[in-house]
Amino acid sequence: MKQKEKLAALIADALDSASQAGLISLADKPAVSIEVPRDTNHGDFASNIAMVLAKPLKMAPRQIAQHIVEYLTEDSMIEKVEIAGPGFLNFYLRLDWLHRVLAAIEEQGVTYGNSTSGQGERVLLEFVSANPVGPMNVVNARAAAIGDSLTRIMEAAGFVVASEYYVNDAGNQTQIFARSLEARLLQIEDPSATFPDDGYPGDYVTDLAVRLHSEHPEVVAMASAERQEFCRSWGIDQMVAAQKEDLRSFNVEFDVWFREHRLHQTGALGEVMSILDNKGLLYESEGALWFRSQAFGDDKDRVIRKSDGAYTYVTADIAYHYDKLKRGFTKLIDLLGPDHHGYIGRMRAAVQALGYPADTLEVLILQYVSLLRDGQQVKMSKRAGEFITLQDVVDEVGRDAARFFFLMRSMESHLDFDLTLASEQSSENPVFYVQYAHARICSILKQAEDVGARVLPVKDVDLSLLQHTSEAAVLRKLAELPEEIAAAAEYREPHRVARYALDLAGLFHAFYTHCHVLGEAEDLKHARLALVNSVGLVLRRVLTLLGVSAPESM
RNA sequence: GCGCCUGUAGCUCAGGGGAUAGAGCAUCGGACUUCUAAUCCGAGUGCCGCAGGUUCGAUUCCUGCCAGGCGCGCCA
Repeated sequence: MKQKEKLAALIADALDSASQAGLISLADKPAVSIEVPRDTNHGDFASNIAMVLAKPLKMAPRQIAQHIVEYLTEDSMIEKVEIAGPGFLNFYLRLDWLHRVLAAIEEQGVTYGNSTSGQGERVLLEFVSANPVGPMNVVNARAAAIGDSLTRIMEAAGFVVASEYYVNDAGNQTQIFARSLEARLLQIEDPSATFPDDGYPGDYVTDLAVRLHSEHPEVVAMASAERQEFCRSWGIDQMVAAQKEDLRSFNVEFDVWFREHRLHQTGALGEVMSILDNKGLLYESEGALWFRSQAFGDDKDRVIRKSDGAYTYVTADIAYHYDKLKRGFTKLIDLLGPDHHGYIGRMRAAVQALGYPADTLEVLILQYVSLLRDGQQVKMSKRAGEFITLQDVVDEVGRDAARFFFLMRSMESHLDFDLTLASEQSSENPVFYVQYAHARICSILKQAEDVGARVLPVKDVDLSLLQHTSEAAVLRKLAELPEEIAAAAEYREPHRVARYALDLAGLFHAFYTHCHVLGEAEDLKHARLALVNSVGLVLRRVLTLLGVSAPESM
């Protein structure tokens, strides 16, 4: 944000001058922070620098502030400066700094809000990665919404991000899945065929079996081992395809779908094991091979190869993360469910053991979702194969509402998701509040066009006519977008963007009721059209970052 | 026992060291002969879980405790 930097520089200069004049004795240059006050009565920007310096300078904050103001060089941007409260410096800017925001938006278009704060760092963001042996649940849905938006937001903030889905298609559970599918297949011809005790009970397995039976009738007659392998391979492919489809309908697409079995095929597990072994980080005990992960801060050492000779999932995960690192990513972000928090220590250890800094791996844990319907918690039983899936949620409340609800809250909050509220097409639903603002804007612009009132280039518009407080409030909000996106990216907090969308929509609605556009005098009309047009563009921008549609009419 | 998350208005949640702690919903009262009332304007509401500590200043950072959710496998 240019204004902030400029004000910080002005203050730093003033401190220098005051120091040279002998009024204060400054050892080294302090970091000057500028913030936007919560209360607009406190100016456009404020600094707490005088309070921060009170201690080192052994001087009253307000006195320091007084010296700063005395030595502050005149700047055309500043209307006035006040010393307030315990020693805040409140800056009131001339209104035209806000008007310049519209020029910036016009110039940058859909890239307005972008920044370079990510400095082109190459990030791999892995999320969802649900097992391909069952439908995705609501936590997967939450992860999908958050991961996808975070990808978009970080890209806007100058990171180079690849999104990736890790398919666990090599584990134990794929065998259980294969046997379940096989049993359902055999039951079609022989209802008395047995179903495994630990099999997956869901209807989706039966549905798959019916399809398998009609598409590949020859499978039933295969030898058992061959038949089971067919069920495994075909079934997993179908599940992955279905997951892709479900996610696409949720407006989530991944750059890469990474199959675990590839790691096994290419010998990647053996490769990481020899790396660890060469560093003396493996040892045998009780017939198993262990990774000395405690040496890197993990709670306990981890089994790498079981006593029966099979690898554990950890081994594949280490190989997977090594693969990511070898692809040149300097930051690996794993977005995981709360049941995986114990996994952080061992993967951090692995990354370090492989010779990379511990903070190369960043694990984001999102918390559970409680589904409510009519205020009552929805009961689910995974064992009985009865639970609400990602697709159920999308079907019931719609893609936009579902995404917005997941994105409104910070990921570490235990989310109460009220299906009744989210599916209501009413004022109670926040997603409509934002979309409605956009629809109103489109309506104005369309009617303006109908009467031949075009949105003019801002250089041809007298923006100084935008004097109303509701106009200034909207402009202020528009000006905040770049740092809002940068902060959401830096802290990995997409909910900031959802909040921003709600704030901007609210300020626009207020403007809408207080200020008319069409039917005003020509100059004012064009000034307001420029404002309205910019808000529309920014709303579209933030809704896109959230993966929510921006309807032109509602 | 160890670990992760949470505790802020009646409810759902913001608030990443600052000024009088905010928003939506719910409640109550207003505003459509002019661009969409899915909107706006106004009103009340708080030992910020408890107790210490750091700081000029703590809802925010640290420690302990209490309460709730979840996890701690040679499963993935």
